[in-house]
Amino acid sequence: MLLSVIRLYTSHVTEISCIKGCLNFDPSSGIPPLWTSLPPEHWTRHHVCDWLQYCCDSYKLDAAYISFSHFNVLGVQLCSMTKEDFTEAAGICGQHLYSILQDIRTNGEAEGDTEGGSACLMWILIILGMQSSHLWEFLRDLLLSSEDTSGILDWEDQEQGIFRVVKSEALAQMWGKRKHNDRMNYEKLSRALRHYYKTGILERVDRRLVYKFGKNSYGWH
DNA sequence: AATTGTTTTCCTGGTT
DNA sequence: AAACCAGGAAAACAAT
Repeated sequence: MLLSVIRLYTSHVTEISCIKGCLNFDPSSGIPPLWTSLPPEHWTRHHVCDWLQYCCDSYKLDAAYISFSHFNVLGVQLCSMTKEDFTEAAGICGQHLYSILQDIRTNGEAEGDTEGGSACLMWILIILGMQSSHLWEFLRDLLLSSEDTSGILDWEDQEQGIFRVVKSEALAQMWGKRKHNDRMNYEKLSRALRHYYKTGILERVDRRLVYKFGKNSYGWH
């Protein structure tokens, strides 16, 4: 178990450095948020609160939409809340919170090692698990990482969520690598992006290689 | 095991 | 001519 984690870790250091920009903690201090030391089922109210705070900061969720009284609960209760419960408690933010929580739960459970003393490993696993698998999240995290995207993808106007693909084929290669698909190219990647127009994840910008995050995406800014 | 949502693949035709 | 953009159709995959 330990070895596989280490192996997983070393094979993903570059990805970690890519996404750490969107996570709100200072790697030099090495202190992960409180809640990462336990599986959600065992969180206290305080952990839940801490996690909420973390989500608001990291994903730029507007706290004004969140009814905090609905979240004054223990981890077990939080875990038993349905997607509808989350929606009731926090609208669209609730849906995001719900999927973030489910992410943490499934990735934590999969490893089956939650005993004390492994806080740091849990932290690594959670970070790895947070590598979002969706294309738009991949782009968002790349943009947010601000480091060595080496002119492949850049903000045009971050306030408005407008970004430009600078090296289209290089970007496609990165995406292909993430998906273990060496047949990926920009032609296909861009088709996937165009599917996002109808779901509001992206909005059309009528300029070549320029895209804009839509109302159903979050976490950029 | 079935359903639904997302991504990939391929394609035809149009634009810069 | 090369690189993009628009979407339809359908297959493949992933998540639930």
